[in-house]
Amino acid sequence: MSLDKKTAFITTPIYYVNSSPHIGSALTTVTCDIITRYWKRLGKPTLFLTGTDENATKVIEAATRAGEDPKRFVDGLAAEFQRTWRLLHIEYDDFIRTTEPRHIAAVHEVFNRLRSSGDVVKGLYEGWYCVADETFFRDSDVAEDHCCPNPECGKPLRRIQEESWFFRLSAYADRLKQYILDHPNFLQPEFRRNEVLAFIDQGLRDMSITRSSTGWGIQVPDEPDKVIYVWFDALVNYLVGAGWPDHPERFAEIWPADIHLMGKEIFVRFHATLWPAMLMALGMELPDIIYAHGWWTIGGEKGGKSKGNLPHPGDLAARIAELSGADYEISVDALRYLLIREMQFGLDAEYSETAFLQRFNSDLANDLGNLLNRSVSMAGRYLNGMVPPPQPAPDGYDHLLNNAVTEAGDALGAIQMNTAMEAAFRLVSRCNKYIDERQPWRQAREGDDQAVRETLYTCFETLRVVAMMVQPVMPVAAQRIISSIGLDLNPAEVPWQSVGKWGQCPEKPLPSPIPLFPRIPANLLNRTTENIQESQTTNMSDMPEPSTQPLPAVSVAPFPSNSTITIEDFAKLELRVADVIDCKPVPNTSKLLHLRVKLGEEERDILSGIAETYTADELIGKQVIIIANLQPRKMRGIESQGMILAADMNGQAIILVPETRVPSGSPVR
RNA sequence: GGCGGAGUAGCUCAGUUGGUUAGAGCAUACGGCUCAUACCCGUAGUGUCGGCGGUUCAAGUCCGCCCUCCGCUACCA
Repeated sequence: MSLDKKTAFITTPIYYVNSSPHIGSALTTVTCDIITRYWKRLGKPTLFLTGTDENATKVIEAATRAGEDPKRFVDGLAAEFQRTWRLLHIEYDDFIRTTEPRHIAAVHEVFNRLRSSGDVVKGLYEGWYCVADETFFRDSDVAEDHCCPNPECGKPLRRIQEESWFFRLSAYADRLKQYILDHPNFLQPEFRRNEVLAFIDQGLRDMSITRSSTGWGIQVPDEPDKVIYVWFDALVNYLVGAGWPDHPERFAEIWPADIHLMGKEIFVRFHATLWPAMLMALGMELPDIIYAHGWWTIGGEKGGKSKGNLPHPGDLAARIAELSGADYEISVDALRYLLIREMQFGLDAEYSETAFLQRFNSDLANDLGNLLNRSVSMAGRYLNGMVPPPQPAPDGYDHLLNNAVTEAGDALGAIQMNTAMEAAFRLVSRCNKYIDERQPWRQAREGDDQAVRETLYTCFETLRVVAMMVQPVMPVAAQRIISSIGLDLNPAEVPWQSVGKWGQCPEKPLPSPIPLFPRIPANLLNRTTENIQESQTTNMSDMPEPSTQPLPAVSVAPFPSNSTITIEDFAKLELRVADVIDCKPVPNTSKLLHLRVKLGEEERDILSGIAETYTADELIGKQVIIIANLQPRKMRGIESQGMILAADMNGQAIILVPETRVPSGSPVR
């Protein structure tokens, strides 16, 4: 590993500035922060890079809607990300914005180099294009309505024919595959690695990396009418953060990255495929580890951005503070702990405020906080408020501590924060049990001062070690624990390797104890925001007509737009009511139904991709609305002679039917 | 449909190369303690380890088939 020779370099993705940060992005950033803090404890020079992705053309749209100048708009959002990260005790070293000159210059350099090397070539693109998503679609990807296939977008596509620059991704497929096979830890977790291999096997196509300029984004060198595709631009930030291309000596010290960490949605296509191929084309080393973590889900669905159903981390920390009475800084640390503790890293996890709060009580308040409190309090009562001078370790106890430190360190090195915290909290439990076994209150009553000193010294040693272990996750709380046991040092500066050694708590007077993580009262635990929501939904489902439940609205482009059509355009459509007289699934497909419909006297075959919403049987006898004059299209060997209209609800097709039965073949206008 | 993953105590999950009575945490019940944040400690658990069949002295662990869920991918006129 390059870890021993150079600056350890870790990155978050640059966040897309279309909404505020939520606990999903917080998970990525907090994890990077934890690993960085751990590296620092190992004495490594580190570079932790995060930032914002600001060049998407969607930005203009969002800015316009917000009635703002695009530049000011992104300034505001970038500032909000920075504010949030500071709030969460994130110590990033560099925050890159893709609108900065250093980034733009580097992107130009990449583009020019690859153009000279023949990895970027000019070509002609003809097909469908979604402006909002900056994405091209093949004919086969596009429905007859010519709307964006992305269910969260759905805006009308534009038929374009234009000159574009292409990155020769296909040329790197074999090399990339071989590299992945040769480097088993390169892509993680392993099941994602397999997805990438499958993706490559299926064939990589050259990627169009320029777009017609809309006045926002990074211009193609020498071609002011074009801008560089936002992903091709964004990934370069990792090089820029490492000092490329202007500071080669710095770059040599930092590159390659040790860890790129990101959510799974941008792993396969971009970080695990396009990015390594770009680096190969540039003749650069590939990062050590590219790691995709899972999502916070809500009811099994992805939470976050567009849905806006995941809390802002600042709000969640405030909620913890409010319910527990802990101060805000400590609540933030608690949130950091809960984020990594409530998730099996790499997999999705169901977000539950109740689960977070319960774990706050059980781990932080009852176990760790109370251990600190009872230890200090007993020292106050039995030892005149002093940490006793170092005492010998109980049998095997020092090894217990030392082994836990090693285990946690190994875990943090392997991006297993969860395991690391388990090791720390095992010590907490062990110590609570130890107190019970020794019963220092009885030792004191019996006047066995030496036994009391031994017992409590062991508690303080445990607390010291635990504080040192949790410091990467909870830096403020760790400092607070250390101060509470009379130590005058900064845990961030204590080398990890030295932590496990027994006997590092000198005799010191103790401040009077204040609960570090105050317990959340049980009655408040039941009154979480989601429980309130749940009871509301319950009431709603009791109502006779559940269909009256309000559904979240789908965003629609502002009305008078350049995609409006004339009444003559509309007249070209021949919409008819048809009776479904037969229907069966198309073999070997999961979405296709084969309908036989009656249209006046005529019968037709229609294929429709609605099998995920409807069974064949339930459609028979229904009336549907079809486009009758659509060009026939053959699929799976069957000619589809029309198209059924359906509402698109998050990708689910809900068919449109006449309000009352009408004669078969009736026109629709 | 193809490829991959998962199905273990009420919940979240561990279970190395097959080996004794299948584990942890949380939640529950009972007991103990009283230093402490009504905390902590102990005890008790319940499990057809998704189903069926097979290999083996021995299978949660290997093989085959099936069911359910998830991911990637194809299909969506």
